[in-house]
Amino acid sequence: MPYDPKRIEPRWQATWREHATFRAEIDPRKPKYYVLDMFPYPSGAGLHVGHPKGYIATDVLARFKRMRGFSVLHPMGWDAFGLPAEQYAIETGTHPRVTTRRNIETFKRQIDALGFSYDWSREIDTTDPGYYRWTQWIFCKLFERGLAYEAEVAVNWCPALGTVLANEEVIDGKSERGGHPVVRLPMKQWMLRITAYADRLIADLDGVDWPEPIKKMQRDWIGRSEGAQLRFPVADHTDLAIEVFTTRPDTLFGATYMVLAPEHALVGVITTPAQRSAVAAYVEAAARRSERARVADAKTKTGVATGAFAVNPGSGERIPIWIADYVLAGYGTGAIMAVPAHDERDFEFAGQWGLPIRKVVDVKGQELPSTGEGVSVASGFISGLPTAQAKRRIIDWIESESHGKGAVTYKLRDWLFSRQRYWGEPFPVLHLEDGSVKLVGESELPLRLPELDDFRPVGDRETPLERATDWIVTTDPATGRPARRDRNTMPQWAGSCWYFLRFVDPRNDTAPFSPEAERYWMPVDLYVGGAEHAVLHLLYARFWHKVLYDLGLVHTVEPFQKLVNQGMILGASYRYFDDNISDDPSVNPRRYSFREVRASGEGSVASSDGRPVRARFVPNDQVQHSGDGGFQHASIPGLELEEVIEKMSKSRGNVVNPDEVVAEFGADSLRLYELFLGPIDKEAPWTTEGILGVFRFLQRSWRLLVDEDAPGEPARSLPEGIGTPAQARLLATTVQGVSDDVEAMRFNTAIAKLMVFVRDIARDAPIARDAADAFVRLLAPFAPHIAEELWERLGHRESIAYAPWPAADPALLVAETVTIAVQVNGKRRAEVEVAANAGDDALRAAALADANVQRHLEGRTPRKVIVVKGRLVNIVI
RNA sequence: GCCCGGGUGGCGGAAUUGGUAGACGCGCUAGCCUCAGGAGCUAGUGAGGGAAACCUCGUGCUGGUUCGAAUCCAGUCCCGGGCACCA
Repeated sequence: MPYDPKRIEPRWQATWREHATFRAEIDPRKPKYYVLDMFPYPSGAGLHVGHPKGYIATDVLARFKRMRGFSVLHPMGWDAFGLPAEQYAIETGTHPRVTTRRNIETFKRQIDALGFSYDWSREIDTTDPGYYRWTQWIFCKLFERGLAYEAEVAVNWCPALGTVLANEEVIDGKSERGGHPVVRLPMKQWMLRITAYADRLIADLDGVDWPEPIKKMQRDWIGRSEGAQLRFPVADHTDLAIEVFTTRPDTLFGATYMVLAPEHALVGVITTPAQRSAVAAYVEAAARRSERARVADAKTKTGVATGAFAVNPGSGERIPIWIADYVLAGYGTGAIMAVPAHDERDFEFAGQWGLPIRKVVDVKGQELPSTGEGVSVASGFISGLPTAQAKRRIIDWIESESHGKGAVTYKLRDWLFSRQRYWGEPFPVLHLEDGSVKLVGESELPLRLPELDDFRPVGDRETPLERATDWIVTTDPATGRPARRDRNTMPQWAGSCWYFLRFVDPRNDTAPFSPEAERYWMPVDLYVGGAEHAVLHLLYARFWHKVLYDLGLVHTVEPFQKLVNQGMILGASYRYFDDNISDDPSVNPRRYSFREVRASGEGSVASSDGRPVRARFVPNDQVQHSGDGGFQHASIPGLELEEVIEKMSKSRGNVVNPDEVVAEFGADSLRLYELFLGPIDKEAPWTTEGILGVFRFLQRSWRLLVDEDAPGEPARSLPEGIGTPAQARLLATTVQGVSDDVEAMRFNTAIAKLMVFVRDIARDAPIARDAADAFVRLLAPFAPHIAEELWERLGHRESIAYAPWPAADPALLVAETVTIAVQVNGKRRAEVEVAANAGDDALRAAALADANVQRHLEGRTPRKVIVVKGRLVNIVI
């Protein structure tokens, strides 16, 4: 029987399911290994081949660790609250619960077909009241500790999405999802005090094994800066002072003016009558100016003088107070002392408005503006001090003179935690008539979402939950007094902030998880997911985990010991351009190939007449090779197409559905191919031809052990033992190499080594039984279905899932002879075969004896001979 | 603008971290097998020269260090990602 994945794979998947092969058990006799994928949002579109790449990698590790004797926790679940299901509900009236359930079914079916070793008995769905009960419970803990509070804050309101967004979800004034415009509005919102953990979120990064760039992004996001807070008295206003934050208090004597953000509270108070109209106009213009426009011309710094003056507490000078939008209202105190000599922005601004520039730090080799460290000059009592000392001295002075104090500020803001949506966790709180807020009792959790049949927001800036009147209006069970429920829900991040903890004990209904399970399984040993979660999800989850640590509920400060970001799988799409910008179906568009088009501003234009054009993506079945290596349209003659390799997406028509790949080549081939493509953390393009290579490898592996033409024969009859010395050595190096590669997640080279084994093992003699046994075990983590099948055919009764991983005989890893390269003046001239333990003299002799080497020496005596044992000999003449 | 990655055959990628560049795979070429094959098997495949033995060149570019550089250093050019007036 030939290799037939369609017969093998469903059979073994069913066997694993029936025997609960992958159920994770707490086993104190075994070391544990917790390997986790970032759980997906089950979208309606289903999976494409890019999604499972990380899941394949973690599955290989999970299976490998099981065979190495670890008790492995490898779970999967669904991050199922979120906007798309709600949007779909608004459009169609289908309840998000229905959509969510359907999507989960599709995802689960697709994932299951790939033969992953998940413990499905631990499946989690964040929308399950049995789960979000504990999400609400954790919120209560946050509230009790003063880490959740309501505040009237200027929020990012997105009219198109009908909700507020966290700062992190807004990019260039547009929503991260969908790119809709966002406006700033004051609203009462739930906030989480993540800033209280800022220092620990930075410090504890040192202890985790994460990619350095990700750590750096988190540190930058938190944006800690040390310096001083300083008060500058406003001249002629005895009771007013402007608070500023600076990281360079040592430059105080060089502060020649001040700048307030246009939104600063003092602007209206201190502006002189003469400047009032100019200032008012500027403030209004700044408020209207979009984020994008402000960033776009960051080069020119606009501003206007208030007419007021402040007193520099260092020099005692009167310095003018300006307003300008290059000072951000939201950072520090919304005001700065401007030191044009030592800050590029202040330097530009001063140059533009003719403000004085005073050098107070001598920085070697730098002209003004010099922002580096140096030695203070013209700065009174700190003159002559190097920057670090000058900072300390002046902070001491500031504090003793009560001008301010040493201070630390962060870029990180408190986390805006409420959304004006339906499909999320309700807040477990009651709003009482006196304006106070109290938690609902723990016994009343979960506070379930009320049923609705209309999911649209009510009016402007209101929430869909407003429609559930008899849910909103309630009484406080403790006092019987009237109360209202919160009309907001939690953001999608909430459920993913702690799901990795629920997995350790997912059916517990008296606690979020038991201390025993947490102590055994946590922390996550390996966490794999996309780099797009580098900041948000990982920062939020770490924050919650630290709060739980402070509550004594978890025993490690960090949840994820090792983090790996898998690279994307890219798809090829093919495009041309046309001038039908408005997508009008009635016009007959003029078409252009990519050669007739150039980029211009936001879009593309035809090179010939400069008219705007739009890219059109062609379905793959309409793409033909055009002989010269290019591509052309199948049904529009002469239309040249451009190949674009990019992220798979529906709109590009470049998605590859794993179902089709599995149907044609099987799950084992898909798994092997995605790993074989290259390093796990790099992106790589998918090609349909490429998968043939790994499919052939599996066929060869099959034929190595199964005689296809012998019906009824489960496997070839193999000689006992380990085979010839050469075979034994090949096995040993393969075992060693594959083991090392898997441990280091170098899956591509591990597979290459398995291919070499299959190619060479039966070259001179049939493969021996022990070698076959070992090979199938090496193959098992990568291609588990074919491995189970072969394992059974080799006569084993138990699943290969827990068969012990083979060990390499160290004696066999040392080759008897080695091939040494011989160089003359650094150029390779020969290879000689010598005994592996040959000494330097023997190597030298062997090298000099070679005919080609002698030819290049041309009778000259070597000046120097460099011998590298086991590698090469270099003869220098 | 700043900060990270990364530039190796026609393509995806290897290279024990300073020691035979191109493992493995795709594609391509030739042969075998086959009624047939987008199947299978065998061999070849960086470029140029040469019947061959071999020779020259070759890891984005320009220099440098070294017996020896894809790997280290300096400069420079591209590509991808992140941040973007954070005081």
